[in-house]
Amino acid sequence: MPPPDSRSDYSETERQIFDAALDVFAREGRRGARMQAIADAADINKAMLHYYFRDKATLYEEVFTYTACQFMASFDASLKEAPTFAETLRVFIDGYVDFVRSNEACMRLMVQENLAGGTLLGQQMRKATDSGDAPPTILVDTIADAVQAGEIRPVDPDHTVLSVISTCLYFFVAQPTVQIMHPPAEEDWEAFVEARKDHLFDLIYHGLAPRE
Amino acid sequence: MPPPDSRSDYSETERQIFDAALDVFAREGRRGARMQAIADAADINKAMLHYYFRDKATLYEEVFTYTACQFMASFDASLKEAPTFAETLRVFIDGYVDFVRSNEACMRLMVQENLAGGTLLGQQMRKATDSGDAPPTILVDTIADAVQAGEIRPVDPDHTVLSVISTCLYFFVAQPTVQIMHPPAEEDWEAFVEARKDHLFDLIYHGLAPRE
DNA sequence: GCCTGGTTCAACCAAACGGTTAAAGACCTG
DNA sequence: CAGGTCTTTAACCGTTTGGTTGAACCAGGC
Repeated sequence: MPPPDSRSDYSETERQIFDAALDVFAREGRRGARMQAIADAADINKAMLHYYFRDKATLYEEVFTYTACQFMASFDASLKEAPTFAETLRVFIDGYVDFVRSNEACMRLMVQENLAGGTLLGQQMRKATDSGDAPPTILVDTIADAVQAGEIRPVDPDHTVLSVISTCLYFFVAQPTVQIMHPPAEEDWEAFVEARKDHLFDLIYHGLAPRE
Repeated sequence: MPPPDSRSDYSETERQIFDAALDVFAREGRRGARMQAIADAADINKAMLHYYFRDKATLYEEVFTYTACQFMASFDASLKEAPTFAETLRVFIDGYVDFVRSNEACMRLMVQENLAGGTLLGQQMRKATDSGDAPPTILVDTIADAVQAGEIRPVDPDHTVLSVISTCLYFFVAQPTVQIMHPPAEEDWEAFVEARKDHLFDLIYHGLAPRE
């Protein structure tokens, strides 16, 4: 399959546009985003957008496709094999939080698409599934295996994965709210993110570990 | 203080408009929403919007203020006193998930505002705080007290509350994605929500309970 | 009936927006 | 420097969108 990174053969200008578009779409949504705002953010003339990307729909589709691929790959990419389940969980949380942190705009765009109904999302996932890329079941399987092996309590793997994803993601989604309600997060967001990794592992690991 | 429900003295038509606006703003965002779409959803003429609410900004502000109040109140409203921490947690999860389920549009609007930068949000919170409504610290205090009493492990109350909120909220935010990745959620969403309550309590309770 | 208040609507307007174009600029090749 | 290609731009066009207005409608009181 072709690399999901459709930006590899982009020129400097194209990349500027792409990044700006991702940013604006992520903030304002596909409908709310103005082509002028994207042009301004990319520091180019508005006509350039239409030179490199035919129209708004094309630009959005390209940005969203890249984002969706990036996102689907992130689950498996963050999941590295480790001797114990505890280590596997720790590495996944660290990796996934880091991924979201360095792809905040991608994450926001994904949420925008969900808020808007997620029609493009289903389409994209079906396309990816048809071309052999299975959705991220590996993480679910890992949990299921750990249950089977008695390494963790008998929990529902699907729900558990959803809970892990939720806790790793949502505080980025609600970053403004979090920063208002929790001043330390405003003063030093990076430190807050690191502290959060520790807390999440601690909470979830103890939530899953067996009881004697 | 005045009741946060600014809709109490609304006429039938006003309420229709308000509900439609909330829905459209929640889906499309404050900028993406079209006045025509709101009018259509409310099943009235476009000019009526401007008769009852001066302009788009006013309409949005009114809708958002209501939503923000509703949301801030929901934390405390879902927190009922119970003899043990376990029961308190269970009741809170049930109540909060139910609140979000029956106020999905409110929740989506809140997320939209966060994605857009959350400027109005900070403004709103500052106004509420100044007028005596403290942000929901009660939940944080409950956790802190339980730690103090040795009912649960020594965890960071702020992070813990954020984790609880995340898990109760995010699966509603990402409902389309969840339904694609987990077919049972598509077939019977209500049942999925109920199952999720059980899972969340189980996971978080065991995550917090002391170890011998 | 007819006036008077509050509602509802179709038609309209100006501004904003997505998208086009023709021409100028930059840059290489000969 | 001449010719040609690839970039970049300002000005422009048609449509959509937020917002206005004046007329129709529909009570109820006189």
